Parts: sequence; C-alpha cells; structure tokens
Amino acid sequence: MRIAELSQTTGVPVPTIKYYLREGLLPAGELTSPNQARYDDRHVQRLRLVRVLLDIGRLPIATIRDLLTELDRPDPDVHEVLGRALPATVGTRETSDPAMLEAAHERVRLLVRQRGWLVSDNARTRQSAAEVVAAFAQVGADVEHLLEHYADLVERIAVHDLRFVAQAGDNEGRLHAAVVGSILGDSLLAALRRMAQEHESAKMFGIRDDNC
Amino acid sequence: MRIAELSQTTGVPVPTIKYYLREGLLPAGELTSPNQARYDDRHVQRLRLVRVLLDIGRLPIATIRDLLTELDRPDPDVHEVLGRALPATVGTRETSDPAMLEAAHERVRLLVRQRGWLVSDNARTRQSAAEVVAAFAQVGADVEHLLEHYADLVERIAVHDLRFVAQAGDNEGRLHAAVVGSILGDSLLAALRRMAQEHESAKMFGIRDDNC
DNA sequence: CAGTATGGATAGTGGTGCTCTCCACTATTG
DNA sequence: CAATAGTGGAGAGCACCACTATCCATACTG
Repeated sequence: MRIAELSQTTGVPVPTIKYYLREGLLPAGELTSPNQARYDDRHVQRLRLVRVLLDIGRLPIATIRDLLTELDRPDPDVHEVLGRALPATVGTRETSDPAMLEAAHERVRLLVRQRGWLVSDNARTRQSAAEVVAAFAQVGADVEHLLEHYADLVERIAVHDLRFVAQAGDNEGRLHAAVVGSILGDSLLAALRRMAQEHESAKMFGIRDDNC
Repeated sequence: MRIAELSQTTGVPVPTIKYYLREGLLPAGELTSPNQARYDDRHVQRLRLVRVLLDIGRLPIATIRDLLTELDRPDPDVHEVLGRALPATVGTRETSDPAMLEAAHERVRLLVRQRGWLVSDNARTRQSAAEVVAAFAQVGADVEHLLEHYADLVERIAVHDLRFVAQAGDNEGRLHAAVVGSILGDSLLAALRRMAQEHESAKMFGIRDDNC
C-alpha cells in the first residue's frame, strides 16, 4: 500500500500523514527505493488510533507520541502502561494558591490511604486529582461528599476497565485496549454522564418529556 | 477594588483581565469616571470560575462565554442549563465513516430507550456519545459491555451530581454548582479513574507496592 | 516518454489565548 | 502642585499548535 491508499483508507490527507511521520506518530513505511515506501495494515490501525486520540481524546501530539512510544517498547507491560504512560494524559496546571493545593494533596493522600489504593506516590494522577480538588475549593464548592461517592464509583468503573483490557487476546491487544479504554472511556463517561444528568434533572425539576 | 487589586487577588495578569473583559467573560466594572472602574467580589468569583473552566475544564473561551451568558440569563433554570448549555461542553468531531456513525447513533438511541432516559432527541450529548462509540469501533474495540456498565454507573454518578446541585442554597448557587460539578467533575472522575485503574491493575497483574 | 505520485525537507497558514503598546486621562505621592 | 504611577479602552503583535503548501529529485504508470 502506498501513501495515497493509506490516505484514502483512513480519510487522513497525505500531507497530514507526512506530518505524522515526521513527528514520529507513525513508523516509517518499508522503503523499496530511496523515495518509495510500502505501508500495511498496522499503519492503518496506528493512523486510526492517532486520529481518535487527537479528535476524541484531545491529546496533544507530543503526548500521543510518548504514549505510542510506550506501546512500542520491547517489553510492553499493561501495568506499566497504566501506571506510567496513561497518567500523563490527565492535564495539569499551575495553581495560584499553594496552601490550597497542599491541602488538596493531603485530602487526596487521605483518600488513597483510606481506600487502600495501590497508587505510586509520585503519581501524576495524584497531582491532577489534587488540582481539581483545589479548583473546587477555589470556586467555593464543597467537594467532600462528591469525592467519597466518586471514589466508590470509579472503583467499579476501573473493574470494568480492567476486564475490558483483560478480554483482549494477546499482550499487545491489552495495551491497545488499555489506551483506548482509558482515553475514549473518559469521553464516553463524560457524554453518558451529561445524559444521565439531564435525565436526573428532568426527574427532579418537573418532567418535560415533550421531545424525548 | 481596582483592576490591579483584582489581578493580585486572583493571580490573573492585568492584560489578561482586560482581554476577558473584551471577550465578555467578565462583566465591566462600575464606571466611576470615563477611565476608572470599580470591581467587587462578584468579579473575583467570576474570574476564578473562568480560570478554572479554562485550566481544568479546558473549555474554549467562546464556550465559556456562552456558558456564562446562560448563567446570567434573567430566568435561570437549572434544568435548562443542564440540558442546553452544558452539553455544549462535550466535544464533537467529523467522523470519517458515516455508516459507522449512524450505527453508533442507533446504539445510543437504543441505550437511551432501554434506560428510559429523558434526554432531548436533538441533544448534543447523543452526538458526542455516538462519536465515541463510533471511535471505539474504528479502532476495533468492542464497547458493548463497557457501554452497559458505564450507563449503570453514570446513573449513580448523576444522582450524586444532582444532589450536589440541590444542596446549594439559592437558584444562582445551584446553577454555579451545576456548571462546576459537571466540568470539574469530568476531570475529577478522570483523575480518580486513573488511580483506580492503577490500583486494579496492581491487584490483577502482581502487586508491586514498593512505593505505595 | 509524458504525466502523475512519492519521500523528504522547508516554509507558510489559521486559530487561539494571551501580551504589548499606545493613548488620554485619573489617582496617588512627596 | 508637580511628578509618578495606574486606568480603561483599543489595536497590533506573539507563541504555540496542528496542520497545509510548495518544492525537488526520483520513481512508477499508462
């Protein structure tokens, strides 16, 4: 398969594919001569994955490159990917109030301790969670109740996520499933949550099912 | 309070505040003379909210403006906000394969029907959910099981979300809580989910709690 | 053998979220 | 009562990011 066919199959313009090749999001095709290369199904798959991580996951190119590099490691391990690469896909920000952030960190540490979660201490996810907790405080919202209930529910979500990962055949498939499930799962959960919120709100504040 | 104090209190640079004023993210201060204005606590609150929606929620300026405009409507109604304004905060994309997208839409319609969710038919959240379902299909992942379990769990999440909204004192507070809870809630859930995934993975694939 | 496609490289583009500069004017300080 | 600093407002400029366009020597295609 040459680049034009790869482009047609995936719907990604040829210049964009070239750009991804330059950026290391896509491995180079097998060179048959100095300026001819062949691409195969793996390139199609990878390209689709990149597009989905970009469009749905809204991950920056650099993050996607790191994630794919992790997937392509010689000794790929699902737990490693879940523990090291995927945490980089949650955003961080520089919070204004250091004291508030430290309090939020302490709150997250407490949560992790009480739940007995086996989460590495330097985990970026802790940082991210603390930042969100601090953000709630900064806009004057009390996140306390939400935090406990959310923790309950994400535990169950994670069980299904890991089941989703485990069901994939080989190790490579599991890595793929871990990435896809985590990134797309966020978006799926967000969309479903909005619908469930609308439904719950309809039940709560007078039902207007005129267009449902 | 003048602009310098507003800037110091919130940590937002003065030129950025001026930019937000131009963009309509922040209402103008009360003019005391042609080139002097006074700002108050409401500006501080609003500015913090804007920063949090930008930094944590990663919403575009235009979306934030629309959201805040909705909050400032004369007859603010929580269900309206949850049903109209907040759905705009989930992304959309132009999918390559129309047939796949239509199948995904049908799947989402079925889900909504089976759950009896009262969700408006044209809802943007449906579009978004369908896009994610199509994305799963596009990368060759079977979302079927995940979908049912996620639907179960977001129903419970939404119950807590609405409780979070209801607990806020007045109507204005509830609108604020709905926005904050929805947007920041997404990020909080994502961060907690990553931690729960790491924990679940640690339990599943050999426990290495050396640094937990 | 004419015309199109290719890999590779470099430069340019459009959108976004600021940031800088300027201006006439106002407030504050010594 | 200066001198200095700060202000609202408006326009231009900037940095980053994800592309997109152009060019070239070479290779495939009809």
